[in-house]
Amino acid sequence: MTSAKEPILRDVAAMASVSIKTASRVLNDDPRVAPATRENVRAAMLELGYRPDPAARSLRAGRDLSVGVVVENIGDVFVAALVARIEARLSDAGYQVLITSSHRDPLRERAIVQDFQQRRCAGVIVMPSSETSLVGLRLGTMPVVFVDRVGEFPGSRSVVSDDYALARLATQHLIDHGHRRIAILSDSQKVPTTRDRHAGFQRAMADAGHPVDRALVRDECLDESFVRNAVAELFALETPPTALVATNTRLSLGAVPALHLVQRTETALLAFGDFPMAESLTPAVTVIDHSPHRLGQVAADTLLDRLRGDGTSVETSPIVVPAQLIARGSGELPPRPTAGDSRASVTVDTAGGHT
Amino acid sequence: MTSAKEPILRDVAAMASVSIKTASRVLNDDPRVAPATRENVRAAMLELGYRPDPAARSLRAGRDLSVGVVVENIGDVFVAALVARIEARLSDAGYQVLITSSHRDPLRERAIVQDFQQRRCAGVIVMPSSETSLVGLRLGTMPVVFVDRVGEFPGSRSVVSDDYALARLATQHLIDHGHRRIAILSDSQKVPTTRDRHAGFQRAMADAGHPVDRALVRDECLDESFVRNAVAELFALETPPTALVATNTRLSLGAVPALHLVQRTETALLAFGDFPMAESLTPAVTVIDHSPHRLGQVAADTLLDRLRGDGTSVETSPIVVPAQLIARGSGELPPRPTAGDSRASVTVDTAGGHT
DNA sequence: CGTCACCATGACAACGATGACATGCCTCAA
DNA sequence: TTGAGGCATGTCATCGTTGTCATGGTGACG
Repeated sequence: MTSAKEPILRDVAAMASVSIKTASRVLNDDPRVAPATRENVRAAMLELGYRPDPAARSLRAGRDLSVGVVVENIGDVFVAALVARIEARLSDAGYQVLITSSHRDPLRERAIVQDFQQRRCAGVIVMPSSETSLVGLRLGTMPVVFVDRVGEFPGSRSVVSDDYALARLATQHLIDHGHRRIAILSDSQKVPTTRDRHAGFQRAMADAGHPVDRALVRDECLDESFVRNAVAELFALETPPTALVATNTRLSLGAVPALHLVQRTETALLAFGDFPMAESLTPAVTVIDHSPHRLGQVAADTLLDRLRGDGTSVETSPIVVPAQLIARGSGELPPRPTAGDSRASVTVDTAGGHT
Repeated sequence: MTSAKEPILRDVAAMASVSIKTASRVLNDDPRVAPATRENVRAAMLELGYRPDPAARSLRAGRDLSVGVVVENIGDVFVAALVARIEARLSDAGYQVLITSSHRDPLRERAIVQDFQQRRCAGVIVMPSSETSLVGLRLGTMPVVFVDRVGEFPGSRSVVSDDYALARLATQHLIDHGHRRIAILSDSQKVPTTRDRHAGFQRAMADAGHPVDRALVRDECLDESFVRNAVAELFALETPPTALVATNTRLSLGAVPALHLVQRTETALLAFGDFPMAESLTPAVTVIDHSPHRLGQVAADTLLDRLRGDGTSVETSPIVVPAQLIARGSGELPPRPTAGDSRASVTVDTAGGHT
């Protein structure tokens, strides 16, 4: 029968006939250990299957091989993809990943980060629900990386897409295809990313000399049901929009069924965030692919850089991760003469599939 | 200026003029403390903003307010939804959630769980990549709950859907709509869930007296690209299938574009796992909704029960979470005479179909 | 009135590791 | 030969908390 308890450093030391401290040195790659001794200790560790106790280490050393990740909601497809990449990178680098959802509550977010600090996390990655949610927190030397949205914190770094430019691009794309009455769906403008996307939208419209009808600006869409309402209302207008910009993946996923519901699939749609079925829909959905994988990858790498102590670079400007417009059809639909509320000639999607 | 350091129990004790031990007693709701003292200590804690150090606690007490979660891949939509619910429940209950992806490597899975134990996690929830991946591990009293798939471990509990019955139901549904040549897409049969779904499929076919063409059984689909290949091959057959069962969410998400690609959207499709666009596709996709939310909820609750020490119930039989078939169109398509590539060799099946 | 049980509280060690500092040995230069 | 200096290693205290056991005071009961 094998021993019932996990081996501890003392056991290793005993087996290698050295002091605990020497064993600890080997564990921490301290250079001041004789090669022979090192080998002995290593062998003992291997034989006993020794693995250091994270709690003890964390307590004594004040640091811990874990990284905290705060996101809005791990169930969101965009977020899940983002987190998947982050987790893969950090986990390969030997870190344990602690994930908590903030449910877009800035106070909760603050509390979570504080808790991470207390757990001596080596660093945190935050998808901030408001850019100032961490301001004033005393986090010591724990590095902070914001992802997807710009956040504010001394010494932090943000990894984002160029929301302003992308929104401008998206809107311009619709304008290029002849649209003037373009609606925009977004969540709360409290989120910095959202604000930037609105700004890009406004700019493109202004550049084209098109007025922005405030009735077409819907910035209170928190989830799919809000989108459904918003879309219903948009098409109840006397002059409904001929095109729609959905400013995040969640809303994009809501917009498609919503358009189906009001039988307005001929409406041009430009959606932020690629999603699995985008090219199989009728029409296929044109998206701005601000890849969550790339964002996650870069965020994780940025944090790892800071953790490796390259504190030399005190660069704090946001890192912009490239994104692209993938034209698939929905964004290239021409504007349809506003048939008012005529439901007669509405040709819905052709059965049997497109392609 | 506020104090630079986090307050510790000693500070609390000092402020309340009691010993550290008494403060500790208050912290742990030890009944042997005078009410007045308790109040004093509580007040001091509040005033100092004291929060116990998890590392020290964990080290000394041997337990920790964290729960480990091992899943196949946090980026998978089904998994993300599952984890979201788990995280919400446990986090509300005061636990920190550690999430790690196994990438369906049983050895990795084993190692992760071992690491969780060493971190003194209060319990673990595992989505096992093979039912025996934990067998033989010495985990002490750490409770284990398996989710989505039945796992094997002494004292553990599994929370699953009734895969066998659901697959049978799905297949029967297609048979009821006139199909005989039904293909099944699945991932590796090493996964217990997958095996059960195959069994249900076989059973329904057998019950109907339909032969199962082995060429229509594709059990090596690990991701979308495999699905694409498999579908392409299926429709290159002399007699292609008239219906398709996709046995998990990931494959369902792959099957739709794959059918589009080969221009076979008239093929009946019954998909495991509901997904956001299912009702907006053409045709809308009929699914077996084995809700990840419900699974997550029940798994979390089951673990919490065990953690609250209801060790009395030594029940170990799997908990079956209900699921339902949501008919949306794709699963109700009639079989179409195989017109595709076999131009002459028209087969039977007179089931008249509207296209 | 004495003894005992009980209760609130405290002193001390310990969990498993690492930091600060000490020690002993060996080498090399004067 | 000897002292300085470097290097390998060891001793001890410590991180913040909780378990074990001890203590002193109070009330109850014989």
